Amino acid sequence: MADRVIRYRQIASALRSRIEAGEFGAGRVLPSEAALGKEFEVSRVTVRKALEALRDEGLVASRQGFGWFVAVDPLRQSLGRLGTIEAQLAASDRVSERHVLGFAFVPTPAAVKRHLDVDTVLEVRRLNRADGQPFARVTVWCPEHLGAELSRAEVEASPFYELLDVPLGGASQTIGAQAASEADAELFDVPVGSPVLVCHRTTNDAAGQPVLVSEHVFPGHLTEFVVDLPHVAASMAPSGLRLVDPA
Amino acid sequence: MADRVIRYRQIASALRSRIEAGEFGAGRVLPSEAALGKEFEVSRVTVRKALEALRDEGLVASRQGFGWFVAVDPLRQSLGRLGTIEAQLAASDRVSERHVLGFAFVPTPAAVKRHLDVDTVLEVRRLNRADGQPFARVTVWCPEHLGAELSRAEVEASPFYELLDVPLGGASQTIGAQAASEADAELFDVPVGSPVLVCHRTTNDAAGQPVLVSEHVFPGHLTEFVVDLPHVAASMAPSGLRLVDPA
DNA sequence: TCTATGTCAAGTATGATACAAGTAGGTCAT
DNA sequence: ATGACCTACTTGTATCATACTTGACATAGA
Repeated sequence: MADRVIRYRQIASALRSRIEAGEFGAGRVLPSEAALGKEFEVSRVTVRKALEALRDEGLVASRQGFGWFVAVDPLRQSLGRLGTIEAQLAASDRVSERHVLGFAFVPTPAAVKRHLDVDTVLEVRRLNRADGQPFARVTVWCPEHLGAELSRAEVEASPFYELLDVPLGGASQTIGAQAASEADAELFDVPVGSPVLVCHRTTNDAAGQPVLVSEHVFPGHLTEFVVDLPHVAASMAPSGLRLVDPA
Repeated sequence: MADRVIRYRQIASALRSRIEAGEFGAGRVLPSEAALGKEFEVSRVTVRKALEALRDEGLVASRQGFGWFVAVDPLRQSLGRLGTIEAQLAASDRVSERHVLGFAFVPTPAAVKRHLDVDTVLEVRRLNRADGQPFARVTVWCPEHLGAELSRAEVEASPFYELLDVPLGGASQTIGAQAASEADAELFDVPVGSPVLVCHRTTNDAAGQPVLVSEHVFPGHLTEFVVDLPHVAASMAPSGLRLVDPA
């Protein structure tokens, strides 16, 4: 007896190989349902079922009136194919948690005031864990008028960026190596003085005005930055390195 | 099969390459929308969509009645507007020196062999100083056949990239924080175990094949990385951070 | 249940055109 | 030389039209 062939599964499989082979570049658009139907000599409905199966796998996505396209994280593209730590955590089946250490309106610290010209800021201190292991301590300062509507529970549940009612633009950050303070050493369960990666970031709104200042501390033995550079700089030193003003 | 092409994306891509190739110098004006439309044989609307996409990337900007112009130095832009350390040194009137610590053909170290599949490599170890103060130790490994024509004197006098007779493409690097080894502590005149920034980089040729592997070590109290992100990531964590495999 | 065919609605890309508004450069009277 | 004015060209914005796409559904055959 001949095996019953489910055509749309066959087509889904064929498309899957072609997508994974990179035949349709990242972000590029697949042929239309009609064109695919013609190529495989099946109806549009069948092509659709195949594509919808691939969508369930997260391989492709569609927009009405536009077409089907290979699903990629567009952000990675524009940042030089950088992965976010959340994606890595999700991919490796590790459990990610956020714990709020502090949530208070405070007089603007001097270091923050250089970027945010307000007198009072909301200071949120959080600890991030992966599988229970602390891997990041983050402090975010945001102007009082922006933080007024935020609650401690919201901050614990959602990324900060999603909570703000302000369209964000670019950001600028520095990455340095420092010795772990006593408090951080305890948080990360490492000896005092261990190397930690410290990032200072200012995030701007769409108009370029700073709206968020944050400090990120990562234990050096657990974390590193990855940067893909599309072009090579005319320098042997890694791009972006600069000497710290020894002030 | 030819996949579908969204024309304005194609045009944006074409313009991006031309801008990054420096065809339109920084600050110079691009051809008018009408002229570009004629060149690509599309309507002004389509050209506009392409240009607006590039504007979203921060690559170009426009003024009404004036025209479109390259927003910033395109090479740096594509790297995230990073400055090189040489430029900073030159700007601050500091004297930069290179000192070659080692120059030898050696059996390929295991860590290097993962990227360069050759048995023998040229290993060059250098110390960089700014105003006499050591601020970087760099080790470069390059395949024997590329390093055969290099002399110790050349390496001391010129940046590595200028000496190689190979067109270079992109690079990938990691940035991490580690504790200074005994040797590095002595070089940088810091206590053993002080935090240092460590970069591992593989540089590819134009075809994407790795041709150089290098390690860069910087004392943490003297150096930091600066990254300007044109867009903000949907994550509070700095882009590119990843957890180190605790192997 | 899978497939083929058809139909309609809604969304998108593109083109053609028009007009408002800003800029650069020239002309001309003073 | 200077200021007023005009002109040509630019981007910004808004129409309308067309062709093509997905989304959703109905109907029918195997």
